[in-house]
Amino acid sequence: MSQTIFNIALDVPLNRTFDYLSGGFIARVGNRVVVPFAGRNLVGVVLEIKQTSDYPIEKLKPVSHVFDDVVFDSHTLKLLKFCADYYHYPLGQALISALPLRLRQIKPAVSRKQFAYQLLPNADISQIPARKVVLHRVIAALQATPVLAASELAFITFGWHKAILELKNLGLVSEHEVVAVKAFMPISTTEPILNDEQVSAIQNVLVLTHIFKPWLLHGITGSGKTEVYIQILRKILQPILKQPQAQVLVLVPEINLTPQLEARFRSRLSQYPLVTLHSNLSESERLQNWLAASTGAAKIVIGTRLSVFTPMPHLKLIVMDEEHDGSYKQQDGMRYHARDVAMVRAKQLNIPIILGSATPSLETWHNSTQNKTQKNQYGLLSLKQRAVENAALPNIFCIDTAKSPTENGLSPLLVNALRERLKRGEQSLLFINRRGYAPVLYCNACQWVAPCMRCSARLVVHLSKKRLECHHCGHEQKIPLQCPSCGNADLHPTGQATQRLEQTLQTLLPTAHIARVDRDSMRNKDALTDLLTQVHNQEIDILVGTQMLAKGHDFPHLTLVGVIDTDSALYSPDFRASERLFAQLMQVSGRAGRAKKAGEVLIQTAFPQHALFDALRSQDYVSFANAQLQERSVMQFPPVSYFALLRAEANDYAQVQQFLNLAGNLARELKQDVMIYDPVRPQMERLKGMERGQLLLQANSRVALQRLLKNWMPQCRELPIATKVRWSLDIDPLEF
DNA sequence: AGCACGCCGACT
DNA sequence: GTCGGCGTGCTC
Repeated sequence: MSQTIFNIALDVPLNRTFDYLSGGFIARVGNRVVVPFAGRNLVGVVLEIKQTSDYPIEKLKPVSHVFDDVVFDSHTLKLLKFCADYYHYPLGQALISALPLRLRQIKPAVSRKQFAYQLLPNADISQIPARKVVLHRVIAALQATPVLAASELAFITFGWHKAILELKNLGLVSEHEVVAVKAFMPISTTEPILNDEQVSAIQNVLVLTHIFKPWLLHGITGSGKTEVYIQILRKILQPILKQPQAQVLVLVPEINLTPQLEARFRSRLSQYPLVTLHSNLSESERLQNWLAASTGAAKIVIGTRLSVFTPMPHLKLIVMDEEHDGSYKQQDGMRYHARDVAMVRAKQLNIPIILGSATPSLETWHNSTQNKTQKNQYGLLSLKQRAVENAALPNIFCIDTAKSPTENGLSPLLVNALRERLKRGEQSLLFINRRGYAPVLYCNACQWVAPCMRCSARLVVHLSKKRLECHHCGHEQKIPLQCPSCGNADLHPTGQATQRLEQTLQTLLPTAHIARVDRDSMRNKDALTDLLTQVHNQEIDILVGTQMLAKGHDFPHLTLVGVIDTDSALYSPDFRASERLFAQLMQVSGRAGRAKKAGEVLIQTAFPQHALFDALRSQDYVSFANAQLQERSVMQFPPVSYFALLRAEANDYAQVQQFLNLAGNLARELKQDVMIYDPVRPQMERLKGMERGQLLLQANSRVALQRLLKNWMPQCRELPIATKVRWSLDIDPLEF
C-alpha cells in the first residue's frame, strides 16, 4: 500500500524542500499547509504530490493541516521557481514572501464576503409610508446608482442594514454577493481626442494580443502614455462571449504616483473591478485585493514590484509604467527586477507586455533597437508630440556656475528668473536632491566634519529639529555646541539642502509663498495631496523639493524649473549615474510648461559643456541613449555584458575579506567564461555598523554566468566562514 | 533562520 | 547543587 507524500517548500534559508506524509489530508499542488519543522510549526506550500521520497519514509512527519483557502496556480509557481533559480534564492522563501502577510500566518484566510443590493425593476415604492425616512433615503440612493455594495450604503445612512432587511422582506430589493473590491462611484469623463501617434501605438499592440510580444512605449512627458494604456486595456478587457473575462496587470514604481493613475483608471474603466497592491495598504486590504486578483474577480490590478508575482488566472496583458525606475529592483531578500520577472511572466503566458517610459532603461532601449534576433526584438512605439494641444517643450539652459558664481547655492541668474515668474504670477520649482538644512557640519578651525558612528557617511544638519541625522541608518543626535575634535565653537552648517534653500529664498523673495516638499515635510499621509491642491489653486509660488516632486504631477501654472546641483552625478564612478541623471532631469524638465505656457529649465552646473546637457537641451533621448550604449559597448558594461555581485558584511572587515577571497578563489577554480574581479569595498564602506565588501563577476552571456553560479553557490554556502558573515548574491545589480 | 542540545560560570 | 550564557548543527 503506497503512501501519499507531499513535497513542501518552507520559509527557511535552505536550498532544498521537504517531504511530509499526507496524514490523511487531501491537498493540491500550490496549497498552503502547516507542518511541524525543527520543533515549531511553519506554513508551507505544496510543490508536488508523490508516492516515494528520497528521505527515509519512517523519518517523515505528517503535515498538521491543509488550508483549502488559497493556492498558487501552476503558472505563478513556475514563475517563482524560475526566479528562485535565476536569483539563487531559496524557493520556499521566494514563495512565502510573494504572499500577503496574512497568508504567511498559521490561520485560514478570511475572504471578506460582501453583499450588493439592487432595486427590483417592478418595485412599488408607494407602499412605503413617508415617515420611514431611512427607507426612503436608501431607495433614493438605489435609484441614483443601480447597484450599491454594503460598504457604499454605510456612507449614505446609519441604520442602512435594518432598512435593507425591511426592503428585502417587502420584495423591493434583491441581494447578491460581490467580490470585496473597493467601491467606486463612476464619474463621467470626457473622452480625449487621440493624436495619430497614439492611435498607431494602440493599433500596433492590438494586432498581436495572443502571443508574447514586448513593446516599448517611448513617450515624452505629457505625450499621453496613460491614454494609450487605457485604450488598450479597454479593448483587451472587453468581454468575449463564453470566455472568462481577461485580467490586466499594471505595474507602477511607488505609491507616489499611484493615486493619480489609479483615479484615472477607475474613472475611465469604471466597469471593471480594480484593486491596488502596494505598501500603503493595511494587511486586511492587501489580503482582500490579493484574493480578488487570484480568484479572477479583479480585472485590473495596479501594483508595485511585488505584485508581479500575484496569481491572476486570466492575465492577458502586462503594462509596466516608468519602466526605467530603479524601485522595480528589490534591494534585499530575493533581489529580483520586476521588469525582468514581468518579461518572463509574459513569455510564459504568451501575452503582450508594454514597457512605458520617457527615458527607457538602456537595457530596454538596447532590446528595442539593437537586438540581433528578430524574435526577441521589442516593438518600438514612439510618442513624440505632446498630447496637450499647443503645449511647447521647455527651453533648457545651463547656468555656468564658474562664470556666474552662486550665493547660498543660488546663482543671481536663477534668482532673477524666479523673481520674474513671481511678478507674472507664475509658479516655479527648485529641484535639489538633498533633504535637511545642510549636508555637512563643519569646524572652521580644524576641518572636522560630523560623521556617523555607524556608517561611512556625514551627518546631515536638521536645523528645524536642532539635530544631526544620518540619512543611511537613521541615527540622530544633538548638534554639538563645540567641535568634539578641537573644542572650537566655530561650527558651521555647510552646503545646500531643501530647508536651507527654502530659508534663503524666503529672505530673497519675502513676498513669495514657498513650500518645501521632501520626506520631512511630507511625513503626514495627506500632506502631499493637500499641497498639490494648494499648488493647483495657485496658493504657492515656489516649490522647493527633492525627487518626490519629479514624478508624475501636473502643474499647469508652472513655467520655471531650477536644478540646483547635479555635478556630483556627472562624474560619478557609477557607470549608471549619467543614465539616472538624464532620466531625472528629463522628468523634472517635464514639470515645466505642461499647459499652454512655455516652460524654462535652468540648470546650475560647473560643466555646461557636458554632452549630457546637449542631449537634454534638445530633449533628445535617442541620441543620448545611443551614445551611452556605444560607451557601454566599448567598456563591455551592461547591457552588453552581465554582472553578478557577491555582497558581504560583518562587524569585522577581516571576515568579510576572508569570505570574499575564498569565494573568489573558488570561482576562479571553476574556470568558465566569467571574469572574476578582486574583492573591493563599496562606496558606502560601513553601513549600520557593518563593514561591507563585494566581489564582482562579469560574463558575456547570461547562460555562462548562470552556469558558473549554479556550481559556485553551493560551494560558497559550504565555506566555514560563510556562517560568520551576512552575504547575498545580487544578479544584474543596479548599484555597486 | 530558529530551535535544540550541550558543556562551563554565578546564584536561589 | 541549578539557571543560563551562546557555540555548532540539524531541520522532512
